[in-house]
Amino acid sequence: MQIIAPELADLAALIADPGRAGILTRLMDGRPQAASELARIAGVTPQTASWHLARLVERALLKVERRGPRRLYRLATPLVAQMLEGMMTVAAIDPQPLRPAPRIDAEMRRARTCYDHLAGELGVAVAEAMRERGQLHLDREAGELTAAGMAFLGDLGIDLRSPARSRRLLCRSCLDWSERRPHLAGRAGAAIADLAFQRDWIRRHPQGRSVEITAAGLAAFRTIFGARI
Amino acid sequence: MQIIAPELADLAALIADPGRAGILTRLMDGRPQAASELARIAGVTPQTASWHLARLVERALLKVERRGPRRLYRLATPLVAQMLEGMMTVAAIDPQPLRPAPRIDAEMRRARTCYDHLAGELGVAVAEAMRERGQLHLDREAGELTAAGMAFLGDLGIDLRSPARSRRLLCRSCLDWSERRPHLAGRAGAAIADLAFQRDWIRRHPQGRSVEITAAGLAAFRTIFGARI
DNA sequence: TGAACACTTCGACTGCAATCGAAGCGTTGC
DNA sequence: GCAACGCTTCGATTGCAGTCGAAGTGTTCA
Repeated sequence: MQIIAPELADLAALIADPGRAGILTRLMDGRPQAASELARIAGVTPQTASWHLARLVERALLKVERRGPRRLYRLATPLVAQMLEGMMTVAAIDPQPLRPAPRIDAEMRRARTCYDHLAGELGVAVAEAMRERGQLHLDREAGELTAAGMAFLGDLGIDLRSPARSRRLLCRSCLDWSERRPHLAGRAGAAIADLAFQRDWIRRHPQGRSVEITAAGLAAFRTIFGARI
Repeated sequence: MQIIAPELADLAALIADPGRAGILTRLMDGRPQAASELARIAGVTPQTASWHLARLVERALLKVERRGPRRLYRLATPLVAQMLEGMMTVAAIDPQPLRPAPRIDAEMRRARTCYDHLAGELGVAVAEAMRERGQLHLDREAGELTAAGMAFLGDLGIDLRSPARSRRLLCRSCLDWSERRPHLAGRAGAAIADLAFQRDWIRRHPQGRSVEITAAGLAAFRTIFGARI
């Protein structure tokens, strides 16, 4: 057996508890959360949640920060979010057509953040629209911003030139687990999400990772991006 | 709690057993394996392995194919390999400097296949060399083959033009869990691995995912690619 | 047809991980 | 300095996942 396998099993065991999985999923938007809120999400008592959180910190999936009497938890690195996204992509696969497919929360499916970029129907629609307009090449494995795409984002006030490297490296393809089609991640994806928050096109749901598309946002995504949403 | 969380926990529980983790790791090179071989790898009796394999097939992580009296198991989709690679990247993170870092099998670390492309020191060295020669842009998030890279691979007899799409989509960055630096994946990565097998630069280890670099291979990777290995 | 082989199913046993009540610790604010 | 609050630690209980021996199924080959 490969020596890495026990480490892999250990890591998986950490995610294998529904409470901890819920906590990790909740933290995927990158914002820190207090222990009590995470206990509520996991559906356990504070002392049980505390035990779960201690294990997650110990294995360096989370980091914790004291803020007064509270302790705020967040994902230790973006790598963890990326890993979870990959797992969700597989978890969302219909195990067998017999069983009903995993039900997905309607709001999450509509629009959410995936650490720092847009996901769900909104994320996929934006990526799809940019692709159709020749601003983006995108498939399941990779993504590339074209010159037209750079110019388009530039017009919106997004400057991706620094540090100036390949335009390809700005952009990563991320397979959306709810839509099962790629959306736009990487620096370009993060910049678009930032812009959308700044211009109040989307608002974070007070609890949870889903975001609400404002009326102005709906119009903007349709007219500016040409997204069918 | 998000509705996807229980599905995520279920999936993780499937990987959380050291035996199953070993089986999955073993199958990451894409080649099918018989149940008895997988039982040996998992370090359990055939009946226990059979039970593990049934669970993995039921949840659609593996698919099985009868070949005479044997049953050959393989990963159900490349998505599963990609997910495991992502998990290993996180699993290989030093949980805390106190504990010794996960020991990694020396052969695996040297050179292995990651589903369809090269990984380990060899994979990283090849990617690094191509990057230095301006044949490739690569970072943790994305990768892009340059015109020079296309020409270089073309001279080696690798034709990536069909189906002609963006040169970007040929190429994916994959963070190497043992080296913690990116190596080359995607269609370009797979083509290079294929070529290396064809020309007998590398040979599969009869058991396990590690590959052996032949003397001719070492010379070829050094002179043709300029890899420091 | 029957022997050899690969694998699976069944049933019973075992150990560990998750849980919560109770109690303890640390910070804040009056 | 003490009360209130958020969180953690400790200890005891519980249930389920993993294990293997024994027996069963299915395939191949002579």
